[in-house]
Amino acid sequence: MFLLDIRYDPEKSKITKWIKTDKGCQPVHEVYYPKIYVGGKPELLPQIASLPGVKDACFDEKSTWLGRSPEKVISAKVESISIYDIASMLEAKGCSLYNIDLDPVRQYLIEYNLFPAAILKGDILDDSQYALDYEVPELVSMELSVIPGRYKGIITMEDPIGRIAFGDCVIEESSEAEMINNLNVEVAHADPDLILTDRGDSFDLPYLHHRAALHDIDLSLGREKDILHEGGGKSYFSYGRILYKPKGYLLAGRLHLDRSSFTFREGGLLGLIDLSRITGIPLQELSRLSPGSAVTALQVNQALRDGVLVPWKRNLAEYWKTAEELLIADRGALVIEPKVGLHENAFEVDFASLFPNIMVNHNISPETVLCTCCPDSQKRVPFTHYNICQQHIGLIPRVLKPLIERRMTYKKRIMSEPERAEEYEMKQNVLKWLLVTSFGYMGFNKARFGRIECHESITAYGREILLRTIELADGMGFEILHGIVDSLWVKGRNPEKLCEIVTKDIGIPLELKGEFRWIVFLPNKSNGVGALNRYYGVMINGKLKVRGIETRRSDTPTLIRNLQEAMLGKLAEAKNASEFYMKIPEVLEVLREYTRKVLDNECALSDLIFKTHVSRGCDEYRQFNNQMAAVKQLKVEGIETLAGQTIHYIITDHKSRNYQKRVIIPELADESTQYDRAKYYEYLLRATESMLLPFGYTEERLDGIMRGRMQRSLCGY
DNA sequence: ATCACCCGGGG
DNA sequence: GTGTACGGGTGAT
Repeated sequence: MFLLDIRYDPEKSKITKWIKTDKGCQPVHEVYYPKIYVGGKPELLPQIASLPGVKDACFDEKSTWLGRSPEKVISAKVESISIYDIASMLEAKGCSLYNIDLDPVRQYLIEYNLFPAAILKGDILDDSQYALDYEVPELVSMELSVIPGRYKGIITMEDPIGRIAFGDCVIEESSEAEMINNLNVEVAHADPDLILTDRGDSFDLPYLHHRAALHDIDLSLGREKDILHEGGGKSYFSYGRILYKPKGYLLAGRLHLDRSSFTFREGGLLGLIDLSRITGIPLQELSRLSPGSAVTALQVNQALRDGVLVPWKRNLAEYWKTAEELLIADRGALVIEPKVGLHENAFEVDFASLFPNIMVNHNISPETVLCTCCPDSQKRVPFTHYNICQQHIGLIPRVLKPLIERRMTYKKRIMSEPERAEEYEMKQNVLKWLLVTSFGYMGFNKARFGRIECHESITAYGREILLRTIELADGMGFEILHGIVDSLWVKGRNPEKLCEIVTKDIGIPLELKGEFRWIVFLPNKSNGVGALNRYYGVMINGKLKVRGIETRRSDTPTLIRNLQEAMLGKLAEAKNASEFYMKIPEVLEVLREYTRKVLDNECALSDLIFKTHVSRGCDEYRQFNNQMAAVKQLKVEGIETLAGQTIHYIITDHKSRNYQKRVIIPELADESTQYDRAKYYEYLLRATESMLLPFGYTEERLDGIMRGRMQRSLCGY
């Protein structure tokens, strides 16, 4: 028996476990009241016990913060629906509140020692949560996609369905109502455990629901009526950028997974199941969360198991610092300015999971950095000299250590069990993302167990480690070409020896990441100094590594990407520096051919599309630019764009101040659409300059060369 | 010159 | 149910 999914209905305070057996998948219902904790006012126990919505209240002994001894608190079982009312009321009375905004499903799982995707024997767990080898039963999975019946113009929810593809069957009836009814029948008949979509949350499922509602049909994609949450998607701030998250369409008793979601893409189904088991987050929710949320879940789980309560609305102030201390502490990771230009026989060496390893090796956690129990600790953070606890191992290291080990084991198995390499690759890859985000979360002011001083301490150790590595490399006669955070590019002999020596010295594995036949570090276009993350090179296995230039950017039109890739393809044939220089005329020939195509109107409009995320709504733009013109055009077509959504446009007249003339939405373009040839030509030159600037080819010079080669056709541009 | 706006990670 | 900080590019004002 397999715990496929577990859901909670806050209205009825009801847990539903979906258990898959040989005979099918059945729900098991159970009433469950989550527990909240109230600190600071023990005399309120009788009053709390009699509150409406409170099912039971008693005294308990719990730690109210990491590293603190247990103290007397009130524990209350409450109806989920009234948690926030009760909490607000008690907060107003001066109580401290804990475990308020925890997911009831995860509380339940921890309380009953269960986890998603667990194997059960009757009511008893027959599995182990952190096991590396575990059984996953055969799951029936089917693809679903809904294709609207319109092929021109902008598609909206108001367009009727054209056809529905479900597994191998294509539903293409005369009437839309029939198609939807037919889908219901097919789903019930096939009875899959998983329904996979491509962006189903943003389009297929909301569209299907909308169309079904128009015909008064109950769409039943789940094994029971779906719980659909009200409201649309949300814009949120992440990675310094506004993103749009559509509302999730979760099914009951069946898993709707969007294969284009981040976690699914990175880990596939098996990676997702692995992560779901260890985090306790059910698969459907997990597939829609960022790795940061998974990290938080692991931390919260560990805290709860340790008897530590999770404060509500936590707001730990930063300790007071002098201006000078701030200056020292705020310095981020170490950076060595790259040596601009072409280099032969260069090596890239990287530390594996540098920051997580620092946290584990140096016991960095909110309760251990600047702990009050060891003010005279021998263990001091470099540069800032913060004291680190010598008595207890912090929450963060205790969460990360097993995670690092789990990933290492999977990485080893890729080699030792090649027949299952793909599976282990996915599993280790998902864990990699947890490790990567575990650092950033430290500096996030809303992270539950984050603390800015931890963030500073980690970067301080990082600087020290990279400096030490440079010192060792220098001592071994290596020339340092470039260094950033956890990577170093060096020139010299025997990089394996360097890795070995540094790994031994630092205690964190330094790995040889790439051996380059040649590599070009690019300058900052505005001041000519080495740009930190703009380079391209060819490794000895013939593979290209490219960073920072147009082809790596998601908003770049296919035309420009094709141009750079064609030019890189020519350069990749060069085995060394002198061959590289000999390839430059061929690169210019590529540019010439693209120039001719652009100017002769031969480009397909689909190759000219810019894709960009808008950071604000239509009326909030302060500048008249391409995005604004595109958003305005969409609005005229009746389509509202929310911050974080993606828009597409083709430049038709870049100098125009008229939003209808400046760009065009691809769906509105037709045979008569004329793209802005001069502007796209300029982009061709610029993308070439991006690659060849160290060799003296500026945009102007390239323009001159092109004009020399094609006198007539360039007239007027 | 300064401000506004967008992108970036790995295999 | 959400990493920051910042470097880099381009374009508007």
